[in-house]
Amino acid sequence: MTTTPDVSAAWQAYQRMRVLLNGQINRELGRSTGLSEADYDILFFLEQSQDSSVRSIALRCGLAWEKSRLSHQLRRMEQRGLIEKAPGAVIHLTDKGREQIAAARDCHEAAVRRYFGDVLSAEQLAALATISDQVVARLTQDSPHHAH
Amino acid sequence: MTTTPDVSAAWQAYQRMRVLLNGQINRELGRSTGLSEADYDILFFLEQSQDSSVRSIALRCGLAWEKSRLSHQLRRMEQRGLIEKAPGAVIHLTDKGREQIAAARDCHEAAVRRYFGDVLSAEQLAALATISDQVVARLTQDSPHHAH
DNA sequence: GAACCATGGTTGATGTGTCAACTCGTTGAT
DNA sequence: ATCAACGAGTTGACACATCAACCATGGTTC
Repeated sequence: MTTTPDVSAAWQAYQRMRVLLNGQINRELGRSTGLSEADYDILFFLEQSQDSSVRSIALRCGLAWEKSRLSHQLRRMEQRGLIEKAPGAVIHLTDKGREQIAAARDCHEAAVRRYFGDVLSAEQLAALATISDQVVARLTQDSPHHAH
Repeated sequence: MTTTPDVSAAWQAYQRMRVLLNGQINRELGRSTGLSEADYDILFFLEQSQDSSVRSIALRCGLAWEKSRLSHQLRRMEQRGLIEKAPGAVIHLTDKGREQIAAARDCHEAAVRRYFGDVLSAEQLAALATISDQVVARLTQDSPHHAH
C-alpha cells in the first residue's frame, strides 16, 4: 500500500482493458449475429421486460442513453423489423427480434465468460462490482436526472 | 466466496460504470476544450513521444486502433491543424496541437481524479489495474498481432 | 382562458467508427 | 527476373453518436 496511489497507472490499465475487451466482444457479436452492441442492449432490455414491451422513457433511464440516440436507434431497428412502435411511446419486441436476441445471447454470454468471467477470480469479480458501484454512485449523485 | 461467482452481476456493474464514466469524462473534455476522446488519445501519445513525433504504426499498436480508424482520424486532425504528416508515415505534433493538449490535460486529469481516483482506495486502484492486466493478457494471447 | 414552461420525442447536420476493397512497396520463392 | 504474398496505409460506403433546433403535450401561474 502506498500513500500516493498511482491513479494514472490504474486509469491507463483500465482504459486498455475497456478498449480491447469491448472491441473484441462487439466484433464477435457482430460477426456471428449481425447485431451491434446498441441492438443487443435494446433487445436484451426488451426481452426481460414484462410482456416484452417497455416505454421509451424506461429504455432511456435503464440504458442511460441520450434521447436522440435512442430515437435514431429505435427508428433503424423498426425498419429492420426487430421492434415495433405502439401508440403511447411503447416499444414491442417482434418475433424476429425475439429470435435474434435468443441467438445472440448465447454468443454474447460465451464471449463475456471467455474473456472476462473465466479470467477473474470470484474475489476479483466482487471487487470489480464494488468498484463500479462506487464510481456509478459518484457519477449519479450530482445529476440524478441525467440532464442530457 | 461462492463456488459459482455471479459473472453477469459483475459484468453489468462494469458495463454501467463504463458507459457513465466515459460519457461524463468525454462530455466534460469536449465541452471545455473541443477535443474528443480520440483527439486526446492521439495528442497525448504524441506529446509524450520523443521529438513530439511518431510513426503511424506506433500509434496503431499503442492505442490498439484499427488502421482505417487511425487513418480517418489523422486526416481530420491534420485538416484542423493539430498534427502534420511527414514522409515515411511520420506524424508531427504542431504548435496548435501542443497548445490544445496542454490545456486539455488539466481538464482530463481533473475529471479522472474527480470521478475515478478520488472515489477508490489505493487497494481498489491496484486491484483494478491487476484485473485489467489479466483481461488484456487474455485478449492478446491469441491474437498478438491484432489482425484487424 | 392565456401565457408560460418543463418534459418526452423527433429530425437534420455533422462528426465518428467499421468494414471491405483498393494501392503501393517490400519480401521471398521459384 | 518474375510472380505471389504480405503488411501499411488509404478510400468510400454505411452504421452509429452527438448536438441543436424543433414539435407536442401537460401542468402552473396569473
